[in-house]
Amino acid sequence: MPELPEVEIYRQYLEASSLHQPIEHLDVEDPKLLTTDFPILYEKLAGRSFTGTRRVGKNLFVFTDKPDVILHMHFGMTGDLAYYHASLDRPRYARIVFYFSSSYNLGFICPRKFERIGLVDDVDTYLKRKKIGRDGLDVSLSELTAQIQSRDALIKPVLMDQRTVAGLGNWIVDEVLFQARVHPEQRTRTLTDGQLAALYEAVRLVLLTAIRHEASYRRFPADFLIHARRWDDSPYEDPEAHNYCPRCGTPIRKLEVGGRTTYFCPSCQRIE
DNA sequence: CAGCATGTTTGAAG
DNA sequence: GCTTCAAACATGCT
Repeated sequence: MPELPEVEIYRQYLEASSLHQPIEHLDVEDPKLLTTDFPILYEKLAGRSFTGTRRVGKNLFVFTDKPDVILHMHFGMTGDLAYYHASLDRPRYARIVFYFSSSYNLGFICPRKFERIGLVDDVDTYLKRKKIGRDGLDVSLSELTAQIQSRDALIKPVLMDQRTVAGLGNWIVDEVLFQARVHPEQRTRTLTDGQLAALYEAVRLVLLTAIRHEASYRRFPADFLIHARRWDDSPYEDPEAHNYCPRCGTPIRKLEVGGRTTYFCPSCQRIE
């Protein structure tokens, strides 16, 4: 479930589990998941140890004991990590596995094969080439404002665009817009300074809240829109009860914006 | 079976 | 160059 908060949790997980253990072996089930050819990946990683991490938006970079060997991970729509003892069965969908000399393995879980792993030699070069913007937790109000005002489009797709700010995905953008009380289809050029400030604060609120709850959306505060969304892992006694705005009770409306399913409160989020 | 899905890239058209 | 829209990627779940 990898938007920025999940990837941050994965980063912490990898950092806590997988550093300073020489990589003995690497198994790749499907070469399509690689952005670096397997022989090169193997040769560069064999014998190396992970030494640290850096996350930018939804991208996770893992440093090794060789400065120019940096692993890049992108978790697509359903990626995950699993660190497990070698004596245990390989987790389901662990299509790439790092075998450490510690007798533990790190599995890169990718059920839908939208995930990617490869090498980069320099993080900033990679970010620049991919035009990835400032991380959602590092961006300043003036940077975010400048980015948004440089575009002429609907606010939702602009916030989803990783060039604007890195790390926001479909569901988090809906939450940000809800918290900021901005309609997903309002055009960027019509946003007031007050709305831009509200969006900035909402980005921080939503990201920090999600990370604090270890990215388990179901534990979000009661006044978050996320509860109106259907989550297969969040069983509610009364499914209808959560289809109303947690602030005003108006039925949550669903529409398509920028080609993505969008939830919003037609009463709280009006185009100014 | 049909429809939908947390992401990114690419290409066409205006 | 920019925006918009659709499709493609590959698979799982409801």
